[in-house]
Amino acid sequence: MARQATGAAQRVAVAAETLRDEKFNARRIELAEAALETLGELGFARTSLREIAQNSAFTHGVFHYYFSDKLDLICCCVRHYKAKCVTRYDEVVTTARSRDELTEGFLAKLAATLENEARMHRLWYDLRSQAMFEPAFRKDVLEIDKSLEAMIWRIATRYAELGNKRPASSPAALYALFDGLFQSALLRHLANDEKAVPDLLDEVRRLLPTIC
Amino acid sequence: MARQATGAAQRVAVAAETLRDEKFNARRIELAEAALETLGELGFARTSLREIAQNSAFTHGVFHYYFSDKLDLICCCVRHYKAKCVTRYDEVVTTARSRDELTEGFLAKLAATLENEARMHRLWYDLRSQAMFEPAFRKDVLEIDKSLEAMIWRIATRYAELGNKRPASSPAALYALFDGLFQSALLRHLANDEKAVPDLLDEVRRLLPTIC
DNA sequence: CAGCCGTCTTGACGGTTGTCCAAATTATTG
DNA sequence: CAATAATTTGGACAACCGTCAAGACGGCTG
Repeated sequence: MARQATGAAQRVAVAAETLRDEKFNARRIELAEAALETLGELGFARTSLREIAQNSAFTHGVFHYYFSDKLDLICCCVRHYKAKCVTRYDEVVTTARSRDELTEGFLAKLAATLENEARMHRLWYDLRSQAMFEPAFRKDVLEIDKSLEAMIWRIATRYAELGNKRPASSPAALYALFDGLFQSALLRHLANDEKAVPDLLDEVRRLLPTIC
Repeated sequence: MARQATGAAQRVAVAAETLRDEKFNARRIELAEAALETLGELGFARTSLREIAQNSAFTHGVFHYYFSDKLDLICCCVRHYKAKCVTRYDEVVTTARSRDELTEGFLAKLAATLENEARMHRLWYDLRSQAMFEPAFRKDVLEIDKSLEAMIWRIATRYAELGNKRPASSPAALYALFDGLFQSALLRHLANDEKAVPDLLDEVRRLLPTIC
């Protein structure tokens, strides 16, 4: 409104405020990251704010200072989680110079994240299921799902491109396929099925050429 | 052990015991069915035994008479749920005399169950996610998953048979694909996306011929 | 230094949870 | 019918939950 009349003092004040906001937001992310630790360990149903606090360097009161609500905290967790996983395969996609290179790079990342970040993945599936009950989660979850679909689609189109072809199915179907396979492999892996990872890799290796 | 020496009285006693056991088990299933009602409404995380009891004709004490534990109750729910859903498409599979008939019958059932039994389906996805955290659920969940995979496989092989072909992919990949598509459609449907069901049907209709 | 402000701690609150149990009720047996 | 067992009830219990608020802490400004 009165922006043109803003004096130097006011400009300084505004700058200070945005700095505070940034600091505030950075702290929120710190707390969300700590919360993700416990959420990945226990799952949504069994995780309380006190447990989150105890497994972190913070006290349970801080969480209510930075988040209006438990849902608010978990929504922030979900949003933060998104940024971490959507670019997982991008480096492989941009650097691979052949179909084989892309396949092997993709499979390596796939196996690594399934084994090393299993807790985060199961949390994602947990929260996506929660979104079916809790409307507050839906927007973020649907958004992440779209991002993951796009991520898979980038891999598929690049793979097709390297073979001078075009993907044979829709982005939605392709994502559904990979997501379903990954979800199943994750469950088996968590159940100590040692064939879970190799079976997934075999399946994907066989599938890629038939799809593009 | 001493079965050959069993007298008439003992045989009667044994019969009475098995009768009691059957009655006991029938009651368990009654209770599990009542519990499924509330679980489908609220999800695993938010469902308490008292809530289950309040939404049913039973008191909360009865549940502890028939189940040792909350997990015991929910395991029984999951097992009972299995029987209800695994045969959903079997009639269509056995009666269809052409590919079109099978396709349309399958799609009709798919749309109907997605719209009318959405709460049970979201509960299934919820509990499958829970199995990634709670070892007690894993055995039953993996078993149900296998049954559902077999169910999809029966549809696919019949569809292929009616076209004198053979399914082009593995049972696991096929199940992953349909499960992923269904899960995504369910979430969108619950988020009041009116295109969720038609989009799913379009996708499946397009997919079936390319797979078999 | 005094005062203020953002940050954080701590303890308390009402309500809910799973579990247990003694008593009441119903069914079954002798 | 009496008595014994099976079933059901509903309240008590400790533990835990999310939320809140009063106050402590520490840095910054005037």
